[in-house]
Amino acid sequence: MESELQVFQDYIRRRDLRRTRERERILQEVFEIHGHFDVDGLYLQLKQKGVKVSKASIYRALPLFIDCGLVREVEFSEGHWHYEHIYGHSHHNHLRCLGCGEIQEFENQFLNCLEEQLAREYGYYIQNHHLQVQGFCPACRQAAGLPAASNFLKKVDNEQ
Amino acid sequence: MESELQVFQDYIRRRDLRRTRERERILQEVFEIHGHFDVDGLYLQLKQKGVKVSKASIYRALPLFIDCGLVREVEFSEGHWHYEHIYGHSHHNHLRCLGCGEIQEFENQFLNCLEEQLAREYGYYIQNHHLQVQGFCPACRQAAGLPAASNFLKKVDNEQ
DNA sequence: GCTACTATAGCAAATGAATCTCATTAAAGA
DNA sequence: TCTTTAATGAGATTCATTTGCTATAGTAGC
Ligand SMILES: [Mn+2]
Ligand SMILES: [Mn+2]
Ligand SMILES: [Zn+2]
Ligand SMILES: [Zn+2]
Repeated sequence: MESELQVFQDYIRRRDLRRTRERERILQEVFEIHGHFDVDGLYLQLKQKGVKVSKASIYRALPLFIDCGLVREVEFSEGHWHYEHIYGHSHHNHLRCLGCGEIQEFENQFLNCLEEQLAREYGYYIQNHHLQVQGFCPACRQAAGLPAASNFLKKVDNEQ
Repeated sequence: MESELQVFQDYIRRRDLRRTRERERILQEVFEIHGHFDVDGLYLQLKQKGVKVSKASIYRALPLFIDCGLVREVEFSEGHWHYEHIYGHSHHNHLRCLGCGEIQEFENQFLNCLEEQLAREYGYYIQNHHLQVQGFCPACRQAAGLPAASNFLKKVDNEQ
């Protein structure tokens, strides 16, 4: 498989943009981050390593990475966007703990069924989806005295 | 069923806050809006009706409405949040057209299966989920020459 | 109703993520 | 090397949202 750098360079050529040290250094840093990141974190991480890039360059580079499919916006929280690199990763969604903030990544075949059904039912061409599930992880769940079930199941039980 | 006003007043009492004309007028306006809205739209709509409320009050009221389950954040786009009232509506997700911006609301039982599976697999207590599906509506799809299928199906077809 | 207490509204000022400006730098192609 | 022009960096700007301040209004007790 092509490296993310090659993907980016192909994109740069295709779009008639210029290869620059800054963009490629930012890209490298993005792919060294495991998990999610935000602009400020990325900036500080580069700074700590002695890399001199301005925030403006980061803000300008991210849309390019997103456009060529290397990075995606994950969520808007704490008043700003969070991102993750996605090249070489299978598509996944996020299960977030409302207690400790832990993020569990998961894949699920039900979403393919759902996409098919939406395409059939509404005549849409489905491009992608963005799903975030919220709940409490085993530790936080027990600390809060909640059962090991979904809110949905609990409701169904109550109705019986 | 209780009215949204009653739900809010109960909440106000529970939290030891004070009933005010402004909050209740904003709430009324929110429930007169069919579809999604943003702070600016809500503010202008009130202004046009001659209702004098400041934006600060709207910004301070919305978190209360959200906290008592009457309103939810729908999406962050165009640099700011969009909301919708949810009390008395069944839970739904959004299918958004990337061409014209049309939003189709849908419910789907696959998501219940998914929640159950996540609860079982990861031991989480699932509270809720937020799903947005993006694609092209029939009109925009045809204008763009796209097939009536999901990106996923297209990929599967290519691999065969 | 009157009073005391204090949460809230309104306004203006502050905040901060994201974008823009513009002088300077440096790719890329000849 | 030289020319052209896209990209960078630093600071200014924008604009949604938050916050501080003070007058006002909701509420409980009389
Ligand atoms: Mn992830
Ligand atoms: Mn909706
Ligand atoms: Zn947790
Ligand atoms: Zn459309």
